[in-house]
Amino acid sequence: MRRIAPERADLLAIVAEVFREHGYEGASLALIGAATRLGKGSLYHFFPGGKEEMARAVIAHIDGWFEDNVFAPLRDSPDPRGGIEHMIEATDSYFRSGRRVCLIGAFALDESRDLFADQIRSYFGRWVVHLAGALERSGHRPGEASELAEEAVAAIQGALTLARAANDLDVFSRALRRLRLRLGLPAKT
Amino acid sequence: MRRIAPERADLLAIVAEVFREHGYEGASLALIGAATRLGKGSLYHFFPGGKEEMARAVIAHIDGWFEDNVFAPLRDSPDPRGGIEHMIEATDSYFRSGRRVCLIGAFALDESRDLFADQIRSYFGRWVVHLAGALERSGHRPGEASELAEEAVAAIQGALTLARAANDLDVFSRALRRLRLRLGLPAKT
DNA sequence: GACTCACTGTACCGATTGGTACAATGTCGG
DNA sequence: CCGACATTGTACCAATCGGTACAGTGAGTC
Repeated sequence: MRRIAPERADLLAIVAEVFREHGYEGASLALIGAATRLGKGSLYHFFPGGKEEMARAVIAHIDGWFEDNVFAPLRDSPDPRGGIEHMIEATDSYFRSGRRVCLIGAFALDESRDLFADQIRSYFGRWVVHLAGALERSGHRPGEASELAEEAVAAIQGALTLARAANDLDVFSRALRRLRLRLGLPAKT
Repeated sequence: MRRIAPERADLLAIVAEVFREHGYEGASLALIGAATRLGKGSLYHFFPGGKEEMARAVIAHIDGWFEDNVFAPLRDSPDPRGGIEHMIEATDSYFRSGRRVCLIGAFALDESRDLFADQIRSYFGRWVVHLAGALERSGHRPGEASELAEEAVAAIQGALTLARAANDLDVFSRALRRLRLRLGLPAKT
C-alpha cells in the first residue's frame, strides 16, 4: 500500500502550518491528519513519539531554516550590513509579510513552552546573539549591539502579534521599515 | 448550599490566569473549575454561554482594566508625558515585570482570534490610538506619533514573548527602559 | 414559617482526544 | 519469484472534552 511518501520536509511544513494556526493544544491529530492526508497509522509511523515528537520535529525544522537563511548569513557574511539586510528580507519572506505567525513565539506563550523550553530558548537566543554579532562588526559597541539585537527580535515578534490582532499586514511591513532604519540600513531595498 | 460567592472581578481574574497559562483551547473546564474551586454547575450559572462567554468576559475585564489604568490616563492626563509615564508603570505592574503574558496577544496568535476578533482589534487599536494622541500632544508630528505608538505597543508584546522564551525577566525590564527613552521620558522613575 | 431564588454538586451525554495494535498492501533488493 | 520492510487503513481503547439536566440547599424576604 506504499503511496507517494511526501518528502519529510514537505510533511513537516504542512504539520507546522497546523500548529501555527491552532497552537499545540488546538492542533488535534484529526486536523493534522486532514491537512497531511495521512492516517494515524502513517503519522505514528513517521513520528512514533506522537504529537510531541511532531512538534519537536517541526520546531527543529523551522530552526534549521533560520539557521541556514538567517543566522548563518548574520554570522558568516563578510559584510555585516549585508547579513542584516539578508535577515530582514528572509524574515519578511518567511512570515509572508505578516500573514504568518511565529510558531515558536506562539509556543513560548502558553504552557507548551515547558515542553519545548530548550528549543525555544535556543532559537531566540541564537537569533539575538548572531544579530548582535553582526551589529558589533558593523560598528556598534558590544553592549549597545546586544540591546539593539534584542530590541529588533522583539520588534519582529511584537509586529507579528499586532499585525494579526489588527488583521492588517501593513503593521508588519511598517515595522520592518522602521527596523531597517534602526539597524542602520538604507531605507529601500 | 450557598457559599461565599467570590466577587465577579476576583472570579474573572482567576479564570484569566488559566487562559493566560494554557491558551483558549488548553484551558479546559476541569482546569478552570480546579482553579476557581467552582463546579460546572456554578460555572455555567455564572457563564451560561460556557467557555466562550468566560473568555469574552475575561477579555472585557482586562480591557476595562487597561481602559481605566492605561488608556484613560493617556487620553485625559493634562500632561501627556505624565500619561505616558503612567502607561509604562501600569504596564510593568500589570505584566508583573514580564512574569505574566498578554492574554489578548496570545489569543491573537492562534485560531481563537477569529472568535474574539473584534475585542482583540479594539483593545490593541485603542492602545495605539491613545498613545499616539499623547505623543502628538507632547510634540510629535501626527504621522510620526502613530508610527511611534505602534512601535511601542509592538515592542511590549515582543518583549513579553522574548522574556518568556528566554525565561529571563530582565528582557522585559530592558525593553521598558528602552521604551522610556524612545518615548522621550526621563530614564529613571 | 412559607416562598423565592441564587447557587451548587452530581450524574450524565455524545463527541473527540491522543494513542495502540495489527493485518493488509505494496515496493524493492536479491 | 521471494522475502523483507516501509507504509497504510481500520478498529479499538480509556480518558477527557464541552455541555446539559436537575434535584437539592440554603440565605433572605414577607
